[in-house]
Amino acid sequence: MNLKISRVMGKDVNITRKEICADKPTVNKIIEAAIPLFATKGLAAVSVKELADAAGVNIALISYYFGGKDNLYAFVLENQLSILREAIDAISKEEISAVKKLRCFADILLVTNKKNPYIDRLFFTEVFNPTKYFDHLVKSAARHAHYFLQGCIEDAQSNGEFRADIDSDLAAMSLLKILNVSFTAQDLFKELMPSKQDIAAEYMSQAIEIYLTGVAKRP
Amino acid sequence: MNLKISRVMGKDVNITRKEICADKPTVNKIIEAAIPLFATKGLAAVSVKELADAAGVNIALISYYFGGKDNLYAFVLENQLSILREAIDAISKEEISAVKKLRCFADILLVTNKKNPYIDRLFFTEVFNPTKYFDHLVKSAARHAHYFLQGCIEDAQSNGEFRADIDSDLAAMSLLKILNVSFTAQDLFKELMPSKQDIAAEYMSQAIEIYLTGVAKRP
DNA sequence: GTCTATATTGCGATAGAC
DNA sequence: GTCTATCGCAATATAGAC
Repeated sequence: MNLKISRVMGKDVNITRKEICADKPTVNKIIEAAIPLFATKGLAAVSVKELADAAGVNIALISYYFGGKDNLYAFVLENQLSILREAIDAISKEEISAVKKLRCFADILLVTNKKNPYIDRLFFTEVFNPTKYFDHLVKSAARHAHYFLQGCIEDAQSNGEFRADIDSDLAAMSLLKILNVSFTAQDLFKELMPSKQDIAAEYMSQAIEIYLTGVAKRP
Repeated sequence: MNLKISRVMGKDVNITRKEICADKPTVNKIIEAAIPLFATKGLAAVSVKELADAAGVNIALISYYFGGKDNLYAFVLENQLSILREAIDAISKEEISAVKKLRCFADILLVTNKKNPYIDRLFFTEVFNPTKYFDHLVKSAARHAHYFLQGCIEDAQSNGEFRADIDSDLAAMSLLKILNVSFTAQDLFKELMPSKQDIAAEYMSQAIEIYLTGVAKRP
C-alpha cells in the first residue's frame, strides 16, 4: 500500500492511526502535533504553519500527506473518536451488570485520558462549535455514546438498581456531561484547587459516586 | 456621552448593554447578530463580513463602532458574562438556605437562557478553546461561579443537609458541568429525543433532583 | 453615520528544484 | 520524501466620498 493518505482518506476514513503511521515518522509527527492544537484551539484558529512548526516538519508536507489542513483535521477527529467508539463497544460486549458497565466506562475514560487526553476535548469542541465535519463525523459518535449510556440506565431500571421515575434520555445526557474528563483537566481548575494531585481521577471518583447515589432505588 | 464605544471599551469595560444601545440601533443590531455567531462558531471562525451581513449593516461599521472584530468579541463576551455575574450576586444576597440558593441558581439559568441563550455557550467555548481574552475576561467569571457553588455546598454541609464526606471543590465542578444549559439545547439532542417539548427545562429539573439526592445526608 | 473602493497582510495550496 | 518560492485568495482595516 503506497497510496498517499490524502487519497486513501477520500475513499475510506476507517483507517486506524497505527496502520498508517507505523513506518511513517513524518506522518506520525504531524498527527501527534495536530491533536493538541486542534483540541485546544479549534480548527479555524490553527494555521498550517503552526501545525508544521509544532510537528517540526516543512509546511508543504501537510498538504502533501493530507491534502490540506481541513483533511488533516477530519482525519484527527475521526481517529480520536474511533478510540471512544471502540472503548464503548468493548464494554458493551462484557457480561457484567449495567451499573458495572457505567463504572467501567468512567474508569476507561480516565485511563484513556492519560494516553489520549484530547479525545473528549475534540468532541466537546465540535459540540459547542460545530465545523462542517460535525454531521458526518461527530453526530454518530454522540449517538453511539448516548445510546450506550441510555441502555445501561434502562437495564439498571429493569434490574431494580435504579429508580424507575427518571427519564433515561435525560439521565444519559447528564451522565455524558458529568463524565467529561477534559473539562476537569483545564488549567483553570488546577489553579482553583492547587492542592489536588490528580483532579481528573478524584473528580471522576466522586462524580460517579454522587450520580449513582442520586439515581439509585432506595429501600 | 458621545464617545465611540471602541474608546469607551479601552477605558472601562463595565458598561451594560442597555446603557450603550438604547438610542443606537446600529450598534444594537451588530451586537445582537454577533452573540449567536460568536457563540456557535467561535471567534476565529467568524468573519467581519459574516457579522455585518447578519446584522444587516455595512462591513465598515464594525471597525467604526468597535475598532475591529476582536474588540467586538471582547465586548460581547464581557457583556454576556456580566449577566451571569449579576445573577449570582443577586442570589448570594438572598436570605435563603444554601440548598434553596442552588435550586434558585438552576432556575435562573433556565429563565436567563430563554432570553439570552448564548451566555454559557460563550463561556464553555472559551473554556474548551480559550482565546487571548480568556485570562482577562473569563477566568474571573469562572472563579466567581465556582466560589458561589462551593460556598453553597459547604453551607449545606454545615447545616447537615449535605453529606460531610464530599469534597466541595470537586462537587462545585460537577455541579457547574451538570447545570450547563446550552449543551442541552443543541440540535443534536433535539434529534435524539424528538418527543420532548422543552428539553432544557425537563433536563434541568431532573438533573438538579438527581444531584441533590446524590449529595443529601441520609437519615 | 453610512457607504464604496482600496491598501495590506497573511493564509493555504502548489509547482518545481533537489 | 523534503524543501523553497510563489501564486491566488480571503479577510481586515481604512481612506475618503456622500
